[in-house]
Amino acid sequence: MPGRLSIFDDLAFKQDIAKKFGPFRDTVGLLNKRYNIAPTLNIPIYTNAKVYAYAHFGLIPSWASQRSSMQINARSETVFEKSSFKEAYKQRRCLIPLNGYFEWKKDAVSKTSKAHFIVSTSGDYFTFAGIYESWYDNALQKSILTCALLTTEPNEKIAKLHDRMPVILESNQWELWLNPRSSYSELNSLLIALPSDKIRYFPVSELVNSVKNNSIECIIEDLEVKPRQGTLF
DNA sequence: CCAGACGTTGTT
DNA sequence: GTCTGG
DNA sequence: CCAGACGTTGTT
DNA sequence: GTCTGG
Repeated sequence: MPGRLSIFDDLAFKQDIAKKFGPFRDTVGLLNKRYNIAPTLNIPIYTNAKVYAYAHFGLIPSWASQRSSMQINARSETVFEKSSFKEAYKQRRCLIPLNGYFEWKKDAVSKTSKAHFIVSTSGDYFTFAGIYESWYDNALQKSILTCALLTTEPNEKIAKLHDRMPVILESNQWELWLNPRSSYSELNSLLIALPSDKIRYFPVSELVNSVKNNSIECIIEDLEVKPRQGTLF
């Protein structure tokens, strides 16, 4: 379950968007770099209305009264038919630029979870397929954007880590994904795993476990091998 | 008809 | 808001 | 996703 | 063990 994200450089994405779709409204501006993004925090999204804006990570249906009814992931196999997602899927699709995301793999022996950072093999950013909603926040007395990312069956490489993975789009698929006239069958053809050779992952520090940590240490490869007890001499 | 749910993942 | 279950 | 809380009453 | 918050 992609439940922890990272974005610290969106310049290439913004250039690519402008090149492909022309001018857009940018309410993000200078990106707030975040190496460790948990649900409920804001992530930038580019919407089918040509707006680049922050959205609450965790989609809250417009009719929901509580923030806690948010969903961070939507299964691509059923997103078109679920009451919480179907309207957003039909009318409000977006791109979510990210530099990477995290998965935790549980060790059967130690029973502890180890974090891994997943990035593009090319060193480029990822673009996740997302859906978004507007939700009235009573505390703030205003509407906010909320979003969720779509998941699918993992490719061979990610399957070693997890049994789901986010839908990651390539730039030649963006237009079809955002176009309001795209048919369900056209959209469906996009909701598949990115090939294994375009993605890689490595273990990272346990610092990322706590949402309070947001330093670059969260995404640096952790090569430290834990010494086994009783092996000193 | 009204009431109540509406979701995913991992783990058991 | 919209669907499902009773 | 993981970490951290998990409760009540009366008083300030 | 399970829920909530970030």
